[in-house]
Amino acid sequence: MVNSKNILSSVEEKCVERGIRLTPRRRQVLDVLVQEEAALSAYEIAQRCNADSDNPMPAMSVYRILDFLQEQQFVHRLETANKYISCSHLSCAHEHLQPQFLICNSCRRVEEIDLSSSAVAAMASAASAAGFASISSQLEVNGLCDRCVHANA
Amino acid sequence: MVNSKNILSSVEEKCVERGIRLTPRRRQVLDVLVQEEAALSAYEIAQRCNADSDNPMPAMSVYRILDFLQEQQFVHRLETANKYISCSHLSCAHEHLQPQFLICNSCRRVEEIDLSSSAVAAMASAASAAGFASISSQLEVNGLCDRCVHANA
DNA sequence: TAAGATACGATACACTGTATCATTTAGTTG
DNA sequence: CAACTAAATGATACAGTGTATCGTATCTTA
Repeated sequence: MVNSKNILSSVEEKCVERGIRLTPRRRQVLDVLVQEEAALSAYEIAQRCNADSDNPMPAMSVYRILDFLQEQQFVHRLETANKYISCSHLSCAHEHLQPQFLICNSCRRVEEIDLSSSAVAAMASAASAAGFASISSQLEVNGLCDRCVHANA
Repeated sequence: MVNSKNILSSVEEKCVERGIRLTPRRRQVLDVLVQEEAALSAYEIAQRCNADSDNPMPAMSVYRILDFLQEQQFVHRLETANKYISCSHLSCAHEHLQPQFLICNSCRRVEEIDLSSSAVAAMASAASAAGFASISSQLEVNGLCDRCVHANA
């Protein structure tokens, strides 16, 4: 179980700094994502919000709130899966660059990683060889996490 | 203009080898994709098929045919865009590994590339550091191609 | 030719995301 | 505090995408 209270209060501070509002609705959506190791679709998020609250969360609001949370880099969107996951640096002070993700094909959990600069450089050089100038990329790499490998062994 | 006739007859041979059928419908879909430098959605493919034929191509058929063409590795699916593109190795004899793509954010054309083994190794090591065992990845990297960079300069 | 497998046509439908309206809430200013 | 403005939310309708399913046609093989 994640200690979402600390994380959320850290987010709260950032919102104050930036002069934006972490409304109850936004906090509710973010909380759902922080609790979750796997990525969730917008409609899955709405379901979880409705599970532990009598005030129904419309899917429309989820999309709007996700847009907001993405702009603030509090959540990331996995483009290959059309799902959302909370940023792993919510409690950190430093800004981070383009994120990269490892997605387990078995348990669906997601790890946010930082690629080494050599790997990025190798990709840039492959791109330039193929006639592409700049690249800016959010890599999403599928695989099997250690837990699942051992579980199936 | 691509010489789709040669490419398609090469595909035809492969189908004979594999004991599968390249029906007129399948050929029609593949032809549309071979002509196109950019990736197309299923519905866009259906539209192009209907543009130069009076026999309407239902979207349903396009999906089925795309499934087939993907299984045979004649086309690839860009997961970030939900679009399809013909394999760049249709005339080659050799099998190829997991493909990687560069996608131009301006003109939308797509290049299929082979990453250097060093880049792949660097990624594998980053993955293992994050607790992921095997990775198998179709990388889709967005950027700007040289043509568009020069055009906007 | 008959039987089975494969491919295709057609309809309905579920899911996802957007457009657009009204309504409420929060923040600001006189 | 009252009035105004902007931001956030509620609610409805709808477009686009992909799937399920059933029936029909075509090909293959005995």
